[in-house]
Amino acid sequence: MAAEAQFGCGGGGWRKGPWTSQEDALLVEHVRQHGEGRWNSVSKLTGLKRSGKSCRLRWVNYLRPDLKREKITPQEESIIVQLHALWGNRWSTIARSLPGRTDNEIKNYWRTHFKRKGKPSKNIERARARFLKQRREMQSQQQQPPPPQSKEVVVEHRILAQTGGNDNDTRANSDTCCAAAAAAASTTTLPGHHEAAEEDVMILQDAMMDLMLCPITSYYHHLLHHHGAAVQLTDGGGGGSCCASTSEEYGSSEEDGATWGSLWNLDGEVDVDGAGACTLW
DNA sequence: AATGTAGTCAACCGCAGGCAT
DNA sequence: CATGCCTGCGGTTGACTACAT
Repeated sequence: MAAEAQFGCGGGGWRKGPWTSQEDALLVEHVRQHGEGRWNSVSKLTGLKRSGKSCRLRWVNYLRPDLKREKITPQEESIIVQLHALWGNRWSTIARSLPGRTDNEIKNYWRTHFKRKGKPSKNIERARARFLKQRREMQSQQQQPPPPQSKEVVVEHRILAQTGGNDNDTRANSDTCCAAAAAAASTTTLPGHHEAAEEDVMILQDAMMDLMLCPITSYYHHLLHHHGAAVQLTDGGGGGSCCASTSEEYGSSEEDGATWGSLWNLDGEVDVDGAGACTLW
């Protein structure tokens, strides 16, 4: 079947479907000459039978020279998970924290790796295994006399200690505590802050006081505030808790709640009852 | 080897916000 | 102020590929 027949022009006369290398070349040349933007003029100037939207999408998601072509690394995955807990489905916002990654890429990654219904995927199992391993390492280090350790580990230990990083701690509010645990217990590598400075230790100690009341938002707020990062943390709205403790605010659904449960209730101990209580390791 | 299923990714669609007129 | 256009965003779809049965 000819591509033109399958992906022929739409109602507006625009071609749809996969881009050809010729079309790519035309678009790249156009951007080289005129820069990004004014996408609707691309078809007039280049003869491309593509809508402005289609051109923009093709450029942003595929042709941009600064795009990373390799797979998303565990470090990036970690950032995605944490930022999603913070910002919800604001893919473009998350993408800005991951140079070379597009919102579409991150969205797809999230959907395929963390948003599956039913049984967890292999990827999610791998993520769990990785996290479990990380946790065990941290716990074993915690039990040993304090060896020279990285600042990041110090940070993690403090977080774990103060967020109830033991096997018997129970907290109310499943979403909040799970998300906070996710953010706090995993290696903290915020975009642009890949190494926890000594300052961060102090900041985090400070933040942990708030964390008991408002885990994830205060934690990130302190880190980001002290580093001058531009971030908006939405207040839960007059109703009391400053945390986006409900799934709505995180842009997540019940489904997401299940995802978080499966992701972070690594011992299978989350017991979300009507009151929303959950048990963390 | 054939078939079914799951995973991945590129692309489209509809909507909303910003801006110029 | 109202309107229309442009751009960007998030959700969804569909084709292709890899893997399992």
